[in-house]
Formats: sequence, structure tokens, C-alpha cells
Amino acid sequence: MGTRERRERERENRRSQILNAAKEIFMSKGLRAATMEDIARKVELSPGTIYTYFKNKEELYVVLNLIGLQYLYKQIEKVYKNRKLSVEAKLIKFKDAMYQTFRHDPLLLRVIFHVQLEDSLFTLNKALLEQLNHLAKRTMNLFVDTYEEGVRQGKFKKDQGIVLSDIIWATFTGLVLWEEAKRKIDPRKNFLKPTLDSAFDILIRGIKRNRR
Amino acid sequence: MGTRERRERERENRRSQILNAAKEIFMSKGLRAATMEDIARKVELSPGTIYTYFKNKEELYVVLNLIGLQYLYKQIEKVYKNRKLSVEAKLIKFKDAMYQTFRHDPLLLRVIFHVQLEDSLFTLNKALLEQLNHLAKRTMNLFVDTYEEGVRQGKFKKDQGIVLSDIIWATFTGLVLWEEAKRKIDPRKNFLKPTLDSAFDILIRGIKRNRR
Amino acid sequence: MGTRERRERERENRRSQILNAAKEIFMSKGLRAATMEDIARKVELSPGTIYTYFKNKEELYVVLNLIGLQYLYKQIEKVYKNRKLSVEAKLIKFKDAMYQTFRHDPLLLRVIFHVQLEDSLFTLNKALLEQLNHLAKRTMNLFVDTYEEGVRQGKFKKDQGIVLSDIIWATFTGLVLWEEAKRKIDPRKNFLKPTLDSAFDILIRGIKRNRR
Amino acid sequence: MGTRERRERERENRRSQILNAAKEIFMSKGLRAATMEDIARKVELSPGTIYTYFKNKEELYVVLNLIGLQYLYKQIEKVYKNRKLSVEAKLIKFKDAMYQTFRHDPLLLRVIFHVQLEDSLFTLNKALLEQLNHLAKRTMNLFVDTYEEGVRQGKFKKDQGIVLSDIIWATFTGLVLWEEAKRKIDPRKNFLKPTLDSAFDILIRGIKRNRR
DNA sequence: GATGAATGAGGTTTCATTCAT
DNA sequence: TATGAATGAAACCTCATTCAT
Repeated sequence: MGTRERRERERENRRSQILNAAKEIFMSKGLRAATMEDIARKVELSPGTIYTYFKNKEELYVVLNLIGLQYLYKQIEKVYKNRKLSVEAKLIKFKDAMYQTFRHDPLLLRVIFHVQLEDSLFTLNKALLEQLNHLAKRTMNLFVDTYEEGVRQGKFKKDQGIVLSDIIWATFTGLVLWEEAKRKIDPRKNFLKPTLDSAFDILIRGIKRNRR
Repeated sequence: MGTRERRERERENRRSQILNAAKEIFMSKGLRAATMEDIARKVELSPGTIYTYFKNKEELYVVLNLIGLQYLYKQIEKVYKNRKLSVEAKLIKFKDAMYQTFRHDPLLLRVIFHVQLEDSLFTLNKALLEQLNHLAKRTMNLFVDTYEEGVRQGKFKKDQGIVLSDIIWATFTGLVLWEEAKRKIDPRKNFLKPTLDSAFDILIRGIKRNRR
Repeated sequence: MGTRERRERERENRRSQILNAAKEIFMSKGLRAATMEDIARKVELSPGTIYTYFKNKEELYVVLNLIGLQYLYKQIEKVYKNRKLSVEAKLIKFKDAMYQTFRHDPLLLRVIFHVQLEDSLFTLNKALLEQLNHLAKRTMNLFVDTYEEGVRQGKFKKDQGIVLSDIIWATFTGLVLWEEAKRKIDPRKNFLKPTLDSAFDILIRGIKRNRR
Repeated sequence: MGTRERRERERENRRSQILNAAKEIFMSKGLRAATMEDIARKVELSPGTIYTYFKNKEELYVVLNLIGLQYLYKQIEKVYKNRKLSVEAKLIKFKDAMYQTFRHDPLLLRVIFHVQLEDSLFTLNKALLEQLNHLAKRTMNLFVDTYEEGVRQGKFKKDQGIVLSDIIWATFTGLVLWEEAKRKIDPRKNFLKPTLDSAFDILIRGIKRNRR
């Protein structure tokens, strides 16, 4: 009578707990310095136990990644599906959604950057890389769709083509990274939000068709 | 006679060789996975010898960093001082200079990002962080100056203010990072140049004052 | 049930085994030349395992130290509390207790001397130095008490004051060290015991009040 | 025209300079931590050059030892040959001579202790150990002679025999070591001189024949 | 004789992962 | 399933000594 379900639920709970612990440790000590021991201590489990839930450190890290990306996708999608918003407004809201995601889960970007940066923190297997890529692509597609909608509505210049989604994403991540770096040197300076706003203003202005 | 000079020259050469080897190894294996042993083997020296040229792995990495940033600064400065260029052209050329720098030394950005993430790869001492920051700031100032010149000439909207340099830098680094990441998944795709071009087109268009 | 206790017991055992191995290796190869690898091989563990029991080589060495000093204190205290002994007899017995301690754990003095020389084998943190010092002081106090008791009984001259404990300790350690050194040159010569006896005879005779 | 002599003199000078540098470095950094590089820098020579004067680090250290012991022997001998002194006074003066030697060359004892302690700082070859031993023995003999002179004069009890020289030496070294150790914990405390005086008072009193 | 670059063996320590209980 | 002791491969770095110039 449901004991199997209960078990599964408990197992799922443990998994979450471990993931949360991992996230916190990864954030505070950095991906590299975080040890399985650290994570285990945080969830009050033994190191060995973690290995019954996750194949290895890499998996932990990758799953965290996927979760983050999924969350981001959801946020972006919500904006995308909002019929009341103009295309310009949507682009702005995309930025806000990304910003909120980053606020909600600062590790996400950190982790993404790591995938991007450190070739061989792990040698991610191809399947996984593709899975991550797929998610990213789905997210990007929402950008592209919105842009093209704008083109169809005669609001945006059409020659920028598909690269716009890359530009949106790169502008966002680039700024987060850069402002974070600056904050490390002088923690009082936190200009992320206004700089992001400016950047997206410029961006949108830059793709708008000239009004005569 | 001159044996002193010769020795010094040779020493300088060796240093360069080691730096080059380190750069290549860092690039191919990633900062973290690269071992002193790897680097030593590459220059055909013993590991111990490297330590007569550089205090430790961190120094190797930091010196590489400074050299790269200095190189970048030189490139940007060259554009900045070119009187024949319009402000718009300068911004475009800045991008090209950054791109060329990146082509010439792909490690540079990688290394800079690491400093930015500072994922406790090393705990860079404050003095060093500031030195790096100082160089970065000097570079950024050239962006700002150019932008303000454009404002004075009535070409650029003036309300974007100082953040523009951040946006330029972030757009560039963000795109490099992102396109690199995509290339890791499918090495045939290399859209960096055209995407950069697009991005800077949009950027410049976005800051231009409306023509009546 | 009881598996927790068993584990703990086993862990404690292992710890002892490691300490014993360390003691032997330290003795035979000298503190400096002894490697963790040596010690590990002796207990038939991997080097890494030792680090799950002791933070590092220093801790191993310090713990050995404390154990030795505690043992010495116990022996001295036993004599001190023996009401049947005259003060003269106690001083003699103190020497015997020290001698027995040294026989039982020849490393002890070696280790203590190292702390005393502190030839930057390790930079012992102050807390630890004080802990060692405290134990030493407690031991010395038993000497002082005994001496003062003798003074009160009119048996000892009273002008030597507190330095007597230092003299007792120094005479003992000095002789052990010296006889050990001589034995290194000619291993057949071992005059430690009779020389110690002589020295303490002289010492006691030297502090006795003149009989009329 | 003496150019050969000059050369030899210069060589001898260099040797002394190196030895002095070694002494200072050994003192300040400890025998173990002192590097050939350190010593070389101090005499403003290159590491390689030192090896044209001394076979290796061990020789440096041993020669220092011999010099120190010779110096000590000279001081002791001076007292020994002074006909104006009573035997009791001589013992006192021996102590003072040792104390002065130690003041003049604190490394000496440190170095001696090291030979005594750290089995395998170097594996001193037998020949050398014997040379050191011989010098020590010659010094000790002066103690013994003096004691026996005292016995002949009816001043000292005769049953302590030859071990007295060991006791004198051990008392002295033991106290230096111990007081040094105490000073490391609390640098303000320096009771070496008065404690030495006390110890030798007791010692002499302890070997004197009873006066009727 | 002097140089100082080069060597390379050797030491300590960390940590992801395994496995017997 | 949970444990946590054990593993052992690496990695970084030091330094006495050699040797070509």
C-alpha cells in the first residue's frame, strides 16, 4: 500500500537535499575546491552515500546545470507566451527574467560559465553536452521567434537574422560576469541592474527599423 | 666579453619559451588540469627548472595574464590614437582589435574569465587583482573617451554615460565565451566574427542620435 | 548493535598502531628523515590513510610528545605521592622514574629536545608550545615541592631556591643526551645508569645542609 | 714573489668567509632550513663556488663543529694551565669558560646538540665522528685531571671517578638547552647565568670531602 | 677559480572513489 | 541503503649538487 511510492518519494527528497547542499558548497567554495566530503557533511550523510544517488561529482554538477537551465527556460517561456506584451516589451522582459533567474540561483551562471570555460574540469560526455545544448537552444529559439515576430510586424530590421539570440545571451552573460568581477575588487559597486537595462535599451534601439 | 649579456638574453629567451609552453598547455588542457610537469616536458626542461624562472604555477599564470592585457591595451590604443578615424569607425576598430588580440592569444580571455570567476584557482593577492584591474580600467577609459568624443560631436546619445565601456567589453567577452562554448559542442561552427560584427553594428546603431 | 562501539575501538587501535610505527620510524631514522611513506609502510596502510587519523606529520609528532610527557608526569607523581619515602629518597626515585621513562620510550627525550631546539622542524603554534610547557612545569613543580619539603625538614640548604628543579631536569636530560652521543661513536659503551646515579648522589650531597 | 702564498691566503680567507656565512645562516634559519643558496648569497658567491671550497653541506657543518670545539678547548686549557687557581676555582672557571664560549658562538652548542640528536641529518662518517670525539675527550680530560688533582689534595671525594667530567659537561649543556627552550616560550626569562652558577656550586659542594 | 642554470629525486598532502560491513 | 575507513594516484614544490662555459 504505497510503501513503494513512499520510498521513491523519500529517495527523491534525498536527491534534492544533496543537490541543494552541492549547490551551496559549490557556490561558497568554488566548483573545484568543493569536496564530496564537504557536500556529504552538509546533508549529514556519509560520502559513500552520495554515490548511491549520483554516479560521481560530475553528475552532481551536471544535474545542477540542467535544473538551472530548465528553470531559466520556464521563466523565459512565461514571458514568451504572454500575449499582452509587445515584442519590444518581451525583449526587455527576457532580460528581466534572466536577471531574476540569476538572482534566484547565482550558481547557475557560475556553473554555465564553467562549462564554457574550463575544458577539462570534467570531460563531459557528448550526450550530456548535447542535452545542455538542446535546452539552451530551446531557450534561444524563444528569443529568435520573438525577434522574427518583430520583423514581421515591421518593427525590427530584418538583416540581423538568427545571431540576435546569441547576442542577447552573450550580452547578458558577459555583463553578469563582468560586473561580478568588478564587484570582487570593490564589493560596494553593484551596477548590474542599471547596466543591464542600458545594454538592452541600446540593443533594442539598435535593431529597430528606422522610423521615417 | 659580453658573456653576461648573452646569458641574460638566453635567460630571457627561456622565460619566453616557458611562457609559450604554459600558454599552449593551459589552452589545451585547461588551467586546472595543466601540470607543471606538462609544461616542463613541452619546453624540454625539468620541472624544477621552471621554478628558477617562476615562483610557482600562479605566477606563471599571472604573468601570462599581464602580458595579454598589455598587448590588448596596445592594440586598442593604436586605434584610439588614429586621428583619421571617425568615432563610429573607432568603435568598430576597437572590436576588431579585440578580435585580433583574441586570435593572437586565445588564452587571454580564458585567463581573464578565470580571474573574474576567481573560482579559487588561486587566491590572487589583492595587489595583483588591482594591477589587473588597473590595466583593464585604462583600456576601458579609451572606450569611454571615444564615446564621449562622439557625444560631443553630436553623433551619440549622451545618456548612456560611462556604462558604455562596460557594455562594449561585456558584449565582446560574452560573445567570445559563448561562441567558444558552442564550438565545443560542434567544432565546425565558428560564427564568432560575423556575430561580433552584427553585435557591434547593433550597438553603434543603438547609441547613435536620431537623425531627423 | 555495538557496531558503533566496535568501530570506535578499532579506530582507536589503528591510531595507536600508527603512533607506535611513527615512534619507531622516528627513532631509527631521525625525526627529519622519517617519511610518512615509511610510517605508512610500517603499519601496512597507505600514506593517505594516515591523514585520516592525523592532520599532518606535525600532529603525529606532537601527539607523541604529549603522550610521552604525560607518561613521565605520572611516573614522577607516583614517587611524589609515596609517603613512605624521605625527601632524599624521593629525589633519587625521581631520577629512577625519569630513567625508566626514558627506557620505556627513548624517543621522548629526543622529541623534547627537538621542541627545545625548535630547529624549525615545524613551527609549532604557540598554543601547543604552551601546552607542552604547562605539562613540563607541572612536573617540575613536583621537584620544587619536594625540595622545599626538604628545606622545611632542615635537610636541605635553602638558598638554592626554585632553580633546583631546572638543575635536576637539565642534569638528567644533559646526561642522557651526552651518553647517547657517546654511544653513537662506540655502541658498546653504555654508562648512562651509573653516571646518572653518580650525578644525583653529588647533587643531593651538594644541597644537603652541613651536619654539625 | 709570493704569488703562490697570496693565492693560498686568499683561498683561506674565502673559506673563512664562507664558514662565517654558514654559521650565521645556520643560526638564524636552523641547520635543516638553511640552504646552500642562502649561504652563497650571504658571501656573495654563487652556490657552485662553495663546492670548490667544501665538499658538501655536511663538510661545512662539520668543520664549523671542529672549529667551535677547538675554540672551547683553548678556553678550557687556559684555565687549566693557570697555576694560581685552586682546583675548586678551576671548576668554577671551567663553567665560566664554557659559558663565554657559548656566548661567543651560540651556534656551537646548537651544532653539537644536533650531532647528538638528529641521527641522520647526515650520516657522519666514522672518521669524522672520531675526530670530534677526540677533541671532546681532550677537553674532558682537563676536567678529569683537575678533579684528580683535587682528590690528591684531599679536597674532593675520590669515589666519583672519571664520570665527573661527563657530569660537568652534561650539566652545562643540559642547562643551556633547557634555559634556551624556556626562553623560546617566554623571551624575557633569561636565567642561564645564575642557574649555571647555582648548579656548579652544588656540584662542587657535592664532590667535596667532608670537613671534620 | 667562478658562475648559475639545470637537474631530478624526493617529500607532503589532497580527494574522488571503492568496498566490506 | 548507509557507512566511513582505506586507497593511491597525482600534484606541487624544494634544494643539494653538477657541469658547461
